[in-house]
Amino acid sequence: MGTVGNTRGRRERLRAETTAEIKKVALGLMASGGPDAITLRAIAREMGMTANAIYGYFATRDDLVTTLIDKVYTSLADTVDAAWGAAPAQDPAVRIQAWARAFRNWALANPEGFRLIYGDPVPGYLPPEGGAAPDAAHRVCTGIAALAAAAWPHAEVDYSHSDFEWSDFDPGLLDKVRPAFPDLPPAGVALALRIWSHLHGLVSLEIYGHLRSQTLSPEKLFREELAQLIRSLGITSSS
Amino acid sequence: MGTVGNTRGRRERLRAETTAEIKKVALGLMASGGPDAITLRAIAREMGMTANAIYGYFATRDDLVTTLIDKVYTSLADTVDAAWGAAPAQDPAVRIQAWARAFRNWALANPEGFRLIYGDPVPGYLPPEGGAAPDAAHRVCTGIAALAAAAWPHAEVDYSHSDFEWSDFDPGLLDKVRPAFPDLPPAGVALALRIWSHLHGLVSLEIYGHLRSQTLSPEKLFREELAQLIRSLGITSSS
DNA sequence: TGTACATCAGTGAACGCGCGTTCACTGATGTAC
DNA sequence: TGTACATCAGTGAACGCGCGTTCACTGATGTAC
Repeated sequence: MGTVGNTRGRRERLRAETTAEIKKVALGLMASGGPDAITLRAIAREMGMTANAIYGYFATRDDLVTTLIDKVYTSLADTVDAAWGAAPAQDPAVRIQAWARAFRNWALANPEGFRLIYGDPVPGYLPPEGGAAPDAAHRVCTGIAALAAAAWPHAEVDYSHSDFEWSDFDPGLLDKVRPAFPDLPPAGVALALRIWSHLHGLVSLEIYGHLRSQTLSPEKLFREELAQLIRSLGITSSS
Repeated sequence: MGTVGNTRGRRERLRAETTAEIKKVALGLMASGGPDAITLRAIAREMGMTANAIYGYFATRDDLVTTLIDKVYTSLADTVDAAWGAAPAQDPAVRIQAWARAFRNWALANPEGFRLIYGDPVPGYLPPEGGAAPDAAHRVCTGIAALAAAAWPHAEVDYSHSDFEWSDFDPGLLDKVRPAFPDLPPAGVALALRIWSHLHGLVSLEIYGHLRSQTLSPEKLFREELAQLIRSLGITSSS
């Protein structure tokens, strides 16, 4: 069984390598040509194969795109979760900064991925029937809630006049957030969405190039914006 | 000459109407099918013509797209400029709120336009050689600078520790902003970009549907975010 | 170790589609005398 | 008012292209005895 396992393993390894290369090439194509550059024929061309060879790895083009989206979401979730976990739990300001910087750095390193999950959809792409967002998308979502939960005890005073109620939010979102953060009131969930919109907005402008035509140092802008955000939460950074 | 003018005018009017309908249909197609739905053939199909009839009105597909982008930018600039002009000049908080609400309402009423100018480009579209953004884009840009200029006298204290310099910004941007708002220091321009990123981020999330899966009342979120933004500028709203 | 067989990654030709664009044209509308 | 001519919006067929996908196939790699 040893050699059998080895040889079979070799085939499987080759297969896995080719699968990985298809994904890599697809993301590379998207990086240079936008979402509509993800075509089976272009991928095959790049890899020196025929287009239909890809059908040995993915049943259909949409299958490939679905896999790409999942892969990209997972990469993002892993990155921000790791940054969050590595920051000291007792200092919410540092933790939030770490999360935000990880988010921006990931987006800058993977602009094509950012566009794939947050921008216009790939032309003609229909998500699978199940319809549910990938698990990793929920992880990102929970991560944002964690930001708000960390900030909330420090920010509560400023936001006490908020008139948000549970009914203002998507039940599916609350099903995930409330059990994980039982102390977070409706205004806290709203805070999470607002933190998210700050970070997403700034990064999105930068990725789509609308910022680069105006400032030469988006890094500095992000730093000050982040400091201002944390200040407005009522918590002070110790870094 | 009277009747001659009339008949000639009739032809011109028909021509203008058809031109307008082409643009309208193109934006409608984009609204339902995304940027890649803007095809000459689809427009012609919708209008009951042949595709090449459109060549009587636009030299090329990219010409049409360029015209659309310009039209959309102008519509946005007109809307926000009007809202700004209609608000009392002596109350910066109200003015900024008016501008921001006008921006969001315009985006909600013209989501396809928003995507056209701020999202992924139309597949295969190459902007004209001149390369310059449409004039109306500069108007929007100047409008944002006006927001910051209105807020700046009230906010200066909070931002005095900013370390932005003129060299941090695009010279082309400064050529427009500095003459118009000579009292605005570098940190004020940075403030403009930050206000812009707040508003753009929130509206962008909403338009692209990433918000609707989380909150059922984006309107309320926008209202509170706006109040918080104005509060953080150090100016109080009298509305 | 050697041979017959199974697996399976990739080929190459073909399909039907929608696209932008070109071309020679038709036929109704308006113009000049 | 009537007729000959000019204008010009729109037609219909055709082009070459890249796309996703299907099909019958080939040939190298690995397996069983």
